[in-house]
Amino acid sequence: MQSQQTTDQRTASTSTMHTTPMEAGRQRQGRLWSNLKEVCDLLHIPAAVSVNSEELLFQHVQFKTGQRVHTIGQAFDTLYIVNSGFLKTVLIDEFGNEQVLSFPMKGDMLGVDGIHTRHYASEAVALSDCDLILLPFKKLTALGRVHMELENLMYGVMSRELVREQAMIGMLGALSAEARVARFLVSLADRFAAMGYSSKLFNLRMTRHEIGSYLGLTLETVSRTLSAFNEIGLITVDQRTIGIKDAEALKTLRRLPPSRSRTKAAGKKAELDAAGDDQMLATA
Amino acid sequence: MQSQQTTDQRTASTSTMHTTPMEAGRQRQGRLWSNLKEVCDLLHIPAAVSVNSEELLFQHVQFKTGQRVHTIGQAFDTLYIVNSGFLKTVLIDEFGNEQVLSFPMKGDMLGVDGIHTRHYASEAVALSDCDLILLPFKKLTALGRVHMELENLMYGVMSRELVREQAMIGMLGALSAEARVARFLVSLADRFAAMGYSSKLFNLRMTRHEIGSYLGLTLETVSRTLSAFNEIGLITVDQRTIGIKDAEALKTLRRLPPSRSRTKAAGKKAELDAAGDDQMLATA
DNA sequence: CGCGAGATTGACTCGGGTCAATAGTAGTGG
DNA sequence: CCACTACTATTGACCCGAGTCAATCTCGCG
Repeated sequence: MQSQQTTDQRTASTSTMHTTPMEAGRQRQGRLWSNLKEVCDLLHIPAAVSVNSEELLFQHVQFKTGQRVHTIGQAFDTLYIVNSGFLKTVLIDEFGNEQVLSFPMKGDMLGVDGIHTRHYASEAVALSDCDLILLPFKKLTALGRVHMELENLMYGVMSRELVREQAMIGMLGALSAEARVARFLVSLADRFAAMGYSSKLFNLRMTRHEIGSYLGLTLETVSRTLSAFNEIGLITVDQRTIGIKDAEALKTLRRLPPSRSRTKAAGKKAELDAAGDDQMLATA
Repeated sequence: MQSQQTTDQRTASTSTMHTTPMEAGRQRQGRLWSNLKEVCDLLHIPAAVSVNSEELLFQHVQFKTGQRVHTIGQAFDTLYIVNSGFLKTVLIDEFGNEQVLSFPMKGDMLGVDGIHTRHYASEAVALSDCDLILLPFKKLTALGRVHMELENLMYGVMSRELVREQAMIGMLGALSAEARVARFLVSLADRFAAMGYSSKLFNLRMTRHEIGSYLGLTLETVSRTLSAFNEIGLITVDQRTIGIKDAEALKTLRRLPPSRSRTKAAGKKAELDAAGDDQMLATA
């Protein structure tokens, strides 16, 4: 299932995306390790790293395309930070269908959902060869009492993840298919930009099926929508290579300003505002 | 907006739901306070409370129906735990539409989404008169270094919240309108049961509109679906009073086992299984 | 007693799911 | 090197679930 165990092309196989050889960490006894500062940088958490935490090292692990980092129900003991590569996290429902929850990439944390029950609640699969940093949870909490920036880091990351999921719920609950796909592309572009890659031309690491699952749509709808965007000139599509042509239009694109869930108070004015530019897309 | 400031009926006004006068906390200098143990009990976190944390007291605050506990963008400084009452948390999108994210009740934590940016990311509104416990975040993290159960408590609660939201995403992404409403009712019933109330007969604290927003549906669809369930004998409906008649059927009710997002491997068998009992509902 | 918010119900429409056929791509093995 | 096979993606035809619009009903509350 989902096996495409390629030979060994950690950074190869992708054309437009040149994974920089090593994002963080140094060799030591044949393995990669990172210190606290690197971890904080990776997470974009401005940790006032007072500590000379050079002795606080975290080990790396590599996963190859298709490998599972953790599965649902597996005993939880460690968190992961993505140093390089692309993954997906999925839920498996009672009928074996999988629901994609997120597409973690550089700087994202994995495994947080395991803390509560001490068993991972989701499954994480590598969509490309990956390099992850291990954060043994026991060790982490122990250190948290000594280095308080670590503790704040944890709270910050978990809260950020929570906000991200809230936004996702909002999107699933309120936006049309086109708007979801459009925002998905924009958010991908933003993330690539944040990682230093091109936000104008990039490769999707996931299938239409996975995108559809993530967005609550079918793969056909995703495909059709991408084709439509291409038609209109908002993007270019060639298989998994996406070129962003009009990011602004994608950002503001909507449809079905759902009269539902409209506050009586705030709604009145918004209704009028929306009426004006109610065409399919509003190019800023 | 959303003002229905009733006089003072903290425990009154609801027929089937008799809010027990005081769930936790004791008087002291004219206000209610709770210690760490009570907080843990409320959160269902089995904190091995070794500490004689009688000096660790957390203050309560009361909110009346319609009042806002915090709003979006407001500076974050404290978390809240619901001791009694019912609330909703909402997101406001760029057009003023509100998207309901959750319906917090006894034992739930509020405000976690504010940690990351130091500003609340959502708005919390009391749907009934409420009694909340204040957890000043600064104080909390400071204490966390002394009492490690507090720290674990925090991680546990945040992780639980994350898992809850994941389940929500899964539901929004994969289930039909009927299935969503059915599961919503079941989850409400379960929560009422956990609080010691009847899980067979209860009052909804929210409008159809709010339910619809929460489930990604219109209020009409919610209303129609409830009527349909009533018709079939799964529940009884009278305005906001809901009687659960066949909890099992509600739990397993689905529709559209979305052929989408079906793993090739696991899917095959599931497909056959599902084919058999593909009627509208499967009564166990 | 009348007003307004909420709930119910019907009629109509359409976005997007379903089914199906075709084509492009990549990895495998002869 | 090329055919074989298995995914993956694209596109069209069809249709149904749920959104939209609108009328009516109910219940509290002033």
